Amino acid sequence: MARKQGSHSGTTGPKVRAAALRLIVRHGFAAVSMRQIATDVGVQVGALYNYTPDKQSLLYDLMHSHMAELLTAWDQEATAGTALARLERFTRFHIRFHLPRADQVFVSYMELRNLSPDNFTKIEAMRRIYEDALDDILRAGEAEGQFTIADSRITTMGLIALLTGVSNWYRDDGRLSVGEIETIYWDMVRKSVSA
Amino acid sequence: MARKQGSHSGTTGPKVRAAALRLIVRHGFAAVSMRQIATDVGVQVGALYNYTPDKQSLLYDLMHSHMAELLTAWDQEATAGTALARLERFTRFHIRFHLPRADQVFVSYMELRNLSPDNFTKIEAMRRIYEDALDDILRAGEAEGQFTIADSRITTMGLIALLTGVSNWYRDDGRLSVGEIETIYWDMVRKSVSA
DNA sequence: TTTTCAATTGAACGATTGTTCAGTTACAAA
DNA sequence: TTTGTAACTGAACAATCGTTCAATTGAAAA
Repeated sequence: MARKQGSHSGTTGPKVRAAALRLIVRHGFAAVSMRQIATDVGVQVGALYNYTPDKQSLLYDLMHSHMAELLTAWDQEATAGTALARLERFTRFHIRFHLPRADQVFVSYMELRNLSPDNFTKIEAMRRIYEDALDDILRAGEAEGQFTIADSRITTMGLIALLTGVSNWYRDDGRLSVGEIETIYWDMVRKSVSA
Repeated sequence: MARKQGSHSGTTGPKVRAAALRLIVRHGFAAVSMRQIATDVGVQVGALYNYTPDKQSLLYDLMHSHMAELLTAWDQEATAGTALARLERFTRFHIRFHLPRADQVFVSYMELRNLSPDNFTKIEAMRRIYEDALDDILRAGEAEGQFTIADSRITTMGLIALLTGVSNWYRDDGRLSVGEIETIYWDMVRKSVSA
């Protein structure tokens, strides 16, 4: 019996990606089998190959769509204003974007080693674009005389590590709202680059 | 032909751990087979089981010895002085300890999911002890009126993420010395908690 | 109603997995 | 020199891996 009620490519495709994401977060890419994903979706293994040419592409798709969403969302934030205003916008944007996407963030950072060399290069380039956006803001702040920064590249990497670390401890049912967390981190970021 | 020249438990044991660490960093725990490790060491698979009861224990040993070394090393740092002095000591210690141990740090953060529940609990408890050391310093600084901190627990997690992030980009042949990196990060840390 | 075909099944492929163990080797003790 | 034994080999085990594909199904098109 193939083609059960309500099983179309339009719904199975997203289900495969969702199941893969969830399982990879829990067990790691290499530890998750195609059969586990299929069971989670409710189909047989072979059916997965209607939605991905192979396991590697499944991982790449997850990471690529996450990075693409990130860059698109950031593009839609206004870039005008003082460096201080731009830095606050970046900080709040980063937290607001990443907090509801804990699984994607986790996979995008933890599974880089499991990308094929080609795929790794592509994802790394996208990450670099995002880092450069912050780097630009930091150097603008230095030029304005508002920031004191020893090394803008290192500060960029440091701030991104600081901000992305939120995903390590944030829980939906925690005691703080996203807005409160944004403000706490913005306070740290602002002071850390202050003149 | 068993027992080749120079092959004693005293030298093969460390070799197994070193090979496992290196391979796990590169490919991930689940993606590394016992046969790969054996080949890297220069023995057959079966010989590995003279040095570990199973694959899981091998991972746990790597992570446990890293955390044990970390806690021992931190214990030997003096804890006296003002909160500011203690925070500087923590910052520089963290960077100095972690930079030469990039592989251990990587595994200790990336492979937590692959620990059995029991082993995870043990490692997590050790990590918590280290986090609490920083938390204590931050709360002492608040009590002294030297630090302004919105939430000491969140600041603790943030600073550790900031500091540990060094391992993401540091290269031995980079343009900065460990001392210079320490100072740059200490600058950020100090300002981020300043009153 | 009949036809069409994307979606899915079920079975199979060779390769590889972690682990065990009887047998072999070479060093150290006697 | 003989003996004991820790270290290691080589082969085997059942289980599972990613991937392929002919056959089957059922909803949509004609």
